[in-house]
Amino acid sequence: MTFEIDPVQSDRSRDALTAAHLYYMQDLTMDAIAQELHTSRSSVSRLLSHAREIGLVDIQIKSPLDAPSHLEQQIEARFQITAHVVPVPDSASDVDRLERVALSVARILGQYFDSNMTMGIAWGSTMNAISRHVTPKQTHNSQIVQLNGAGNMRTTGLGYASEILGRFGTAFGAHVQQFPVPAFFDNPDTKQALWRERSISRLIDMQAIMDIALFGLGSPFSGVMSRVYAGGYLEQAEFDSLSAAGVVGDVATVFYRADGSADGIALNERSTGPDFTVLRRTPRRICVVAGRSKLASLRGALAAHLITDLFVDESTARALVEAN
Amino acid sequence: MTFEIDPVQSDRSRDALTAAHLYYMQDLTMDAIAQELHTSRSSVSRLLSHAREIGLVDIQIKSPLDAPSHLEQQIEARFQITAHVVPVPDSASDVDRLERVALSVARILGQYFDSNMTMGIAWGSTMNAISRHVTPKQTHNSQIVQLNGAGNMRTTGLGYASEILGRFGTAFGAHVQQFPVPAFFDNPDTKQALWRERSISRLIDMQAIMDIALFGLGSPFSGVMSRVYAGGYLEQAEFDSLSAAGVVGDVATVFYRADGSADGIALNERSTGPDFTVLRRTPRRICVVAGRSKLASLRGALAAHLITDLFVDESTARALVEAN
DNA sequence: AACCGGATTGAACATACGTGCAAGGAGCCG
DNA sequence: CGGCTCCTTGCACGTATGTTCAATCCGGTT
Repeated sequence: MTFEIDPVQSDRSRDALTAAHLYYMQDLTMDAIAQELHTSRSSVSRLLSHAREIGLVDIQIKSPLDAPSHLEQQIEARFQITAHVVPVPDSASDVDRLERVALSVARILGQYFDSNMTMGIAWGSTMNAISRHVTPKQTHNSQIVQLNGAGNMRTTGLGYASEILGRFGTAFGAHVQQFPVPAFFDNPDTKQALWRERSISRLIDMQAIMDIALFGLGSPFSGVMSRVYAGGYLEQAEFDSLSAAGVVGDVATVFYRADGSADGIALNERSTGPDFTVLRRTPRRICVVAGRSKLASLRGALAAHLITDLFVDESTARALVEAN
Repeated sequence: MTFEIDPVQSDRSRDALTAAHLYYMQDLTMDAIAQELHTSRSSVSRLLSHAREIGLVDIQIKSPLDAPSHLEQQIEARFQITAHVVPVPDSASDVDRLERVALSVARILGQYFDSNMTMGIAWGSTMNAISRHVTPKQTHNSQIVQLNGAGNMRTTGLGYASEILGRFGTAFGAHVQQFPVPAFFDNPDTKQALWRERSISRLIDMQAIMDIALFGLGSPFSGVMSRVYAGGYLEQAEFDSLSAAGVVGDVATVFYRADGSADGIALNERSTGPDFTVLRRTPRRICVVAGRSKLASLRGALAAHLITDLFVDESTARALVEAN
């Protein structure tokens, strides 16, 4: 059985490419394009949508280099990272905020990820939002690796996490490596044992050499509970112990304090997320934050040097640099 | 006297940047953006136009790598160059053809030209058309060099050529080096003498080290006369001598035959355009051709290996590969 | 051949967008 | 201060684009 390119699909995409040329490079109207392609204007509209969807059209916004917003400059100077402040009106709800930051990230991600790369991806509401909008870009020999398990008392989490991962994988034409373990083990020994299994250690090894990590932040003790705390991953007792340990947030279900430290936090021993010492070896660590409720968590993650590239909504960014 | 950035201009561009983000990255409608920026929808429309004009927005069409059009593949295989076939319906007039090819080139040129580069530019109807559409891109320490003089019996040609050059210079923020000589000297000795002048040799030296050359083709003996033949640059006798010598075209007023040879063409001794042996040292030599009347000229230029990157309209491309 | 989804198409409708125009505002000079 | 020009703004209009819907086409099945 040979695999042939679906001629219809190919036809469609070739037309989409032509249409894109005519529309974006030659400024023809859709009407004019319709005539050249011997079809209706509405079909051209659809062709162009298709072209954008499959990533034939790439739209970039280029800051004139000298004009990263004042906020971005401040953040970069203070924390030694690259900052992208997403403009969102102060009146926007947290849901809007997340959606809009996620959309921006989704659009720009292709500029970071390329062929022969490995990208580690977490799960959670932030990652979910991003995944629903990733702009496709064809890559070869690239990998998407799940950063931490998603199973809990109720489900294996495979559906949810794999949906997210899958969307990234499809968009980039990358292999997807699932991580079929719970978010937290009940017993640290189980983790140790499993980590020695070749099927699992293979994955851990991939995490160790990934080029990009992409993650949101958990913020256990602020208004909006992130999925980890609402989804049945943690018992009340565990939650309390985090509180007692002074935890302010987590990255891929690994917890940290306000000063960035993570030592002696018991739950981390049972977490399946990458140890921070490992994570910090990843050259590019992209963190996506939306909403002021994650401010404390963000400060902690910055203190822990978990972030090299930050995407954040405008008002959270402002809060970050204002109150010291 | 200090130069300060015009605060109004800066305001405007900052808003344009924000608007571009909101429009292209977050898919807001102009109405929504107007609200966020506290202005009217029409102003947003204008802001976005402005943003595109000054090159804040960069739209690229990416062939899925595996799908350069059949024509492009054929041309690339046969002539060992990179080909860009611009889709133009067969019914289009030659003027349309030129306009549309030029627009495509103008849009894509920024991908080739960058900071610290030197680009040589010819003049003529093709270059004129391109210049009217170049998409701005900020570069530093870059140079635009005029390839050949534009003076003739009637004018110094400075106005015409410098207008073209100037548009490129402005778009890229590059220094423009004019070439204040006629297209052809009456006497070869004058050329030799002038070439030894430091003011001129400086320019010749720059041509020798340019990174990109951008030019159209002249086609003396086909339907549409290119500017060189219509604009009073050549006497009838000179024209006849070209015909007798078997000339099929020129690049920057340097002539060649169908087989690509240029030896013994008397007029070349008096031409101010770069010698082909010099031109061929330029790493990237972009040729723009629109209209089948230039086919013979194109064949000659290809035979002479003057081209590394070709932009051509579809039907001319088809003709190029068809009739052998 | 008849039948049945599912996908694709163009017409019609609903939005969104670009632009001419008149009104208003900021600078400049008399 | 008035008068002038030049630039910017929002409105209103016409055009361009997105989307719904009914009709049609297509491939597979009975």
